[in-house]
This record gives sequence, structure tokens and C-alpha cells, in this order.
Amino acid sequence: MTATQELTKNQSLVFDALTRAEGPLSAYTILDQLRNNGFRAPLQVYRALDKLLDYGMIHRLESINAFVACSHPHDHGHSHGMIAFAICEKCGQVSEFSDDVITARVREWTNGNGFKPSKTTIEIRGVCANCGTA
Amino acid sequence: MTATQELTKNQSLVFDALTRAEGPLSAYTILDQLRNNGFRAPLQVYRALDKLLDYGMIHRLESINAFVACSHPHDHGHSHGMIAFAICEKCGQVSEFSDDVITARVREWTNGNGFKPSKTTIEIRGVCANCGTA
DNA sequence: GTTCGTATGTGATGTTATTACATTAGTCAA
DNA sequence: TTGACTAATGTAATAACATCACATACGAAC
Repeated sequence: MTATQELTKNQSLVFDALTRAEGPLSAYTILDQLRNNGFRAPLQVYRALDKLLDYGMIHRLESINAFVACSHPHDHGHSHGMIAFAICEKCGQVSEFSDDVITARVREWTNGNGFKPSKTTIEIRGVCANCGTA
Repeated sequence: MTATQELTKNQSLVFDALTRAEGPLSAYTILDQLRNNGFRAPLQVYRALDKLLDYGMIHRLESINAFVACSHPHDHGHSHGMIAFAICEKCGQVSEFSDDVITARVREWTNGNGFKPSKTTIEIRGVCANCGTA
């Protein structure tokens, strides 16, 4: 799965909504935006979100219960490491970055403790440069 | 706020419930455990949790909507850095650690990007050593 | 004792996510 | 073409998590 064309109808609608938004959306916000496209129930959104997460095309922001389109569309899994998110609590903007040192350091801990990681969440909430100076 | 004695009645009850548990509990699980102590409504739990979070005596695990007693009771704020959690998806056990390198690396990013962090979440979900070998 | 801040009690409501079950559509093989 | 299988979808109900609004009680300061 590498291109939007291979998505199903519902998956495309949800992915497009997230891409248009340029910021995180809750599942229910997506649902409301897609009512004109025939969406009636939360499950239609959640099912699409699950697949898009599988495909690495979107991310879930655990600390705010919202979803955002991946900002590195040509590197879906960020194959080399974990991703960190900086979430502005004023404007909602999300910056996505990955850091090899952090990745290595986390892996050190998990290796040293016999812990098999499946998913790692790194989320920094605060105020972005724009909102901080304004 | 440094000792359990200074907590209010509800705060003590909630904190004790979390301490007894030796693992994360959801707000509603705590509520159910405290019904015999006069708890009737979620807000009683959430208010106590908010305070305990303020005091640094407990942590909130964003990725599983649960709360856990701080495992470093003599260093409530882990004053020097951010805390990471390794959460076992089999047995629910949570390991808490802090890593200066990760802390520094995150701070580098935020400084470099003019981002003022207020709260940072690092949660590793996976399978702990015990559950992995069993 | 009045005032004020903090804590508490209670019901209703808001928000996020899942379960259960029915239906539709596509694929592949006999 | 039919049948069997799998993936996607539709829908209603419910579960799980969290907050709002308002009333009451308690304790310290004056």
C-alpha cells in the first residue's frame, strides 16, 4: 500500500479529510465532515483510521485523542526510527520529527530490560514558536 | 505537598487505591473500588486525580487512559527530566524510567524550534521480560 | 461570626471508542 | 455460473472516558 488510489472509498474520504485539515482531527470531527459523503456512524471512521494507521499514512496522537496525516508521505513507516510529535496547545499545529539518538536510547533501555516494544509514543505538548511570540 | 498525610480524604483514598494496585487503573475502576468508601460519581475520582497529578504523586498514561502511582516517591517531579513508561500489554505492569540523554535531545529540538514544552509523554507499549519468556 | 477559598456531593451531559449483527461487493476455483 | 471465501460497508446500540453546572460543607483569616 503506497498510494492513495489503492485506498477504498471510505479510506480515501477519511485520508483526504485529514490531509485537507493540515492539523489533527478527532474521529467525530471527521465523521461530521463526511456526513455529506454518506457517513452516518463512528465505526465508518474508525475502520478507515485503523487501516490508514496500518499503512503508516496517518498517526494517532494519544495525548489528545486525535489523528493527523503523516507529514512525511514518502517514508510511511519512518522506517528507521520512532517519531516524535510537538503539539501546539494554542493553534493545534503538529510538528513531526524523528531522532536517531532518542530511538537508540529507547532501544537500549528495552534491550537491557528484555522488553519487546510494539509501539512507542513520544508527544510534546506546549506552545509553538508562532504562538509563543504572538 | 510531600506526604500522604496532607492529602484530603478523597485524595488519600484514590492515592491508596493506586498504590495498592501496583499497576495502572482507569478512573472508573478506581471509582468502583471506592464505592464502599462513599464514592458515587466520576468527578470525585477525577478531582482527586488532578490534584495528585499536580503533586507529582501519580502519572497519567495517555496511551491507555489510566493512572499509576509514581514509583519514585522520593523524587516526585523527577525534577531533572522527563519520564518514560514501558507498559506491558500482557500483564499491565508499568516500568518508569528517566533518561538524561533523551531529555537533552528533546530539549534540543524544542529549543531549536522555539517550542515551549509544557508536558512530554513517552510511552513504550510492548511485552515485558516476564511475559515474553513465559 | 462573616467571609472566602477549598473540598465535596450529585445529576446530567459531552466525548471517544467498541460490540454485535446484517449486508454488499469482489475474487477465485470448481 | 455457481459456490465459497474474504474484505469492505451499513446501522444500532452500548461501553468507556471525561466534564459541566450547580448545590453544599468545611476550615482558616479577619
